[in-house]
Amino acid sequence: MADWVLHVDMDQFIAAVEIRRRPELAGLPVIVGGRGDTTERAVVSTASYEARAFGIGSGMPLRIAARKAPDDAVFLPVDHEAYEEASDEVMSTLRALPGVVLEVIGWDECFLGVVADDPEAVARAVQSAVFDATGLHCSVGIGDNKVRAKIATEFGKPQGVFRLTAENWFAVMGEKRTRDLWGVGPKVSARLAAHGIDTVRRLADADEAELVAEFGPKMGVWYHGLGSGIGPSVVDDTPWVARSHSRETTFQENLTTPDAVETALRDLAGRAFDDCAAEGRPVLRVHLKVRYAPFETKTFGRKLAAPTSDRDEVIRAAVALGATLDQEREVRLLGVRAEMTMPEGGDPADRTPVRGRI
DNA sequence: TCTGGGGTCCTAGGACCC
DNA sequence: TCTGGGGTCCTAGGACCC
Repeated sequence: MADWVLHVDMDQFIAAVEIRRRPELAGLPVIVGGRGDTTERAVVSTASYEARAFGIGSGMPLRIAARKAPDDAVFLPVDHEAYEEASDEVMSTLRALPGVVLEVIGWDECFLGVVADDPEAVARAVQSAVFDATGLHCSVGIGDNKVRAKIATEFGKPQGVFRLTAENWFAVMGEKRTRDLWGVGPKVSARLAAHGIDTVRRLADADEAELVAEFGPKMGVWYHGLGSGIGPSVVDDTPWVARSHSRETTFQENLTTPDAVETALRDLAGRAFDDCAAEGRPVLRVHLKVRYAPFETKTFGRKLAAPTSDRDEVIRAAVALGATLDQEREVRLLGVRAEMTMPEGGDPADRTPVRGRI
């Protein structure tokens, strides 16, 4: 018996949930995003496999997707509550499996810690259990740590199972681009390339001191290990505790006056505060994010004199920050983030980070 | 082509203290 | 007159993920 990390990832989750409640959509190119209006400023949340065949994918502006889509394509609005419910169905099904530790990392994916001789058999059992309970398909990556399990899933999609361990890491990943690693985005891969590091194998063989000089003590060491598929293997089922809540909006028409900006800030700050208040936790800091048209983003924030549970005080802080914005420029997006104090005994440093990076 | 909304974590650099 | 070195806290900004 050995310890394994399974990464369970729902196939085209959002599109699948929509098709489940509207079976007549099966087989059609289904694109979910924004309010489902292809003339608005919004992006694609998920496209069904049929839509992906036309080059439509997550994050793509809806207007572009509309241009690529065939005549029978169906555009649908995002329905967060429906996906939240479906996610709960999936997670509670998995949590009920005997002998597993479950760590949720998103609406549609999680890690499972299992002890088994035959992890493929466990993976197949997981897929059957999820499909029987929800009618939804998933892919499963098997690894000897979270990094390898997560990356393995991509090779199993759709509806498959793939195992990636120290044994086959370089055979499978060695010649892949660094961008294919979990946690390496366009910026980091470009910086790596500037050091002559373009493949996973070259990252593994790179001089760690050089990476530390480029990326700092933590990230330099982390990226170097990532080249060899090294990562944490502990699956942690400690309930996730939010550090902050935020509300942001992209305006269909840019805001052009300070009054309009203030009105929007009051609304956003109030709603971000309400999420914190719902958890009964005071607000520590207030951050603003502004995107000036056409696309320059700035973020900044302020620590409050003391943690507060006073809604008006949080709103006042957001408005005061907003007064420092450049009044000459049109505002395309506004966001307010409220950072919360940690609950009793909840020091962030004590928890395994599961979002943003592994 | 024109780019959502909700999050997390890391780093650099300045201020301040001893 | 010219000036250390370490530690901590804070803010701004960057990068990534789902």
